[in-house]
Amino acid sequence: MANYQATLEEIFQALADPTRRQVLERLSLGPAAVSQLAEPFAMALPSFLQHLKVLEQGGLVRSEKLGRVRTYYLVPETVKRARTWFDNQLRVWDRRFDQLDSLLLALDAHETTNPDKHKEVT
Amino acid sequence: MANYQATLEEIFQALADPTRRQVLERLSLGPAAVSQLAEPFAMALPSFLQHLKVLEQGGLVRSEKLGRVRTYYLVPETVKRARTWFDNQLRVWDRRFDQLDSLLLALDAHETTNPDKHKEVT
DNA sequence: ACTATACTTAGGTACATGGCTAACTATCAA
DNA sequence: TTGATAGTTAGCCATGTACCTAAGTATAGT
Repeated sequence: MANYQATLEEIFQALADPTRRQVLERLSLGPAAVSQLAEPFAMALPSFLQHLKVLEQGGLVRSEKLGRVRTYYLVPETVKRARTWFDNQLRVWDRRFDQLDSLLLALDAHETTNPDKHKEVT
Repeated sequence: MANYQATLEEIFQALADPTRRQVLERLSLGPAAVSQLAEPFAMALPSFLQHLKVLEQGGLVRSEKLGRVRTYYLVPETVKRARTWFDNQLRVWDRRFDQLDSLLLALDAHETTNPDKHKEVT
């Protein structure tokens, strides 16, 4: 079951749900069994298991079963991989000499010929 | 339209879609107009606009309209806010003296009384 | 062997999401 | 003022997602 090279797609998809993020938050404290993980949530167990599957498919967690009990634990490498995406975006952004100038430049020739006409900020 | 305090929920929701992540990647290079942003994608413009709305609602981008042209730009503060979530998870994780020990501990007394019986790794 | 525990599987439902076309509005350029 | 350009709005449709209940399997405890 362990997904050792989940796609960014799978990872972000897994992170999109608040229940799953809470599970990750819990697991960052340390491993836990299914029923322990499920306890804070109101939903039925099968619904909850679905979330665990998505997390495991996204490579964010792994699990091991011993007897009746399945224990889940975090895979920090994958969490780091997700964080890297943000680092990259921000790094590229930081490299732009001056973002404000870029914006004004992008807003273009209008500024000079039609100063402030039709301006609408959202 | 600008969402100055988007919830983590809105942010992660916005990040879940590959089209939207690509838009962010483009915008990390600098501002761009709607049609420029839309150009790499096969979808119809109204479908694409929907994505821009989600990004703006998530506070990840903002826009300004001048004449007919609406220009979008990145809001790095929000990207940073998302990254912080990952930092937090990883920081908590790092603080655990020894995650491997935790796992073994979580797997519990069985190990000692029933060594390796029924073991199943997924 | 018998019951409780801890998941697991199967299948079904409601709503959210991401896509579409058609039709409209507001500039800009000639 | 007329046409082209750049978005925008409205409404529809297919699929995916997150939930549910019911029923099954595998261990553990008595």
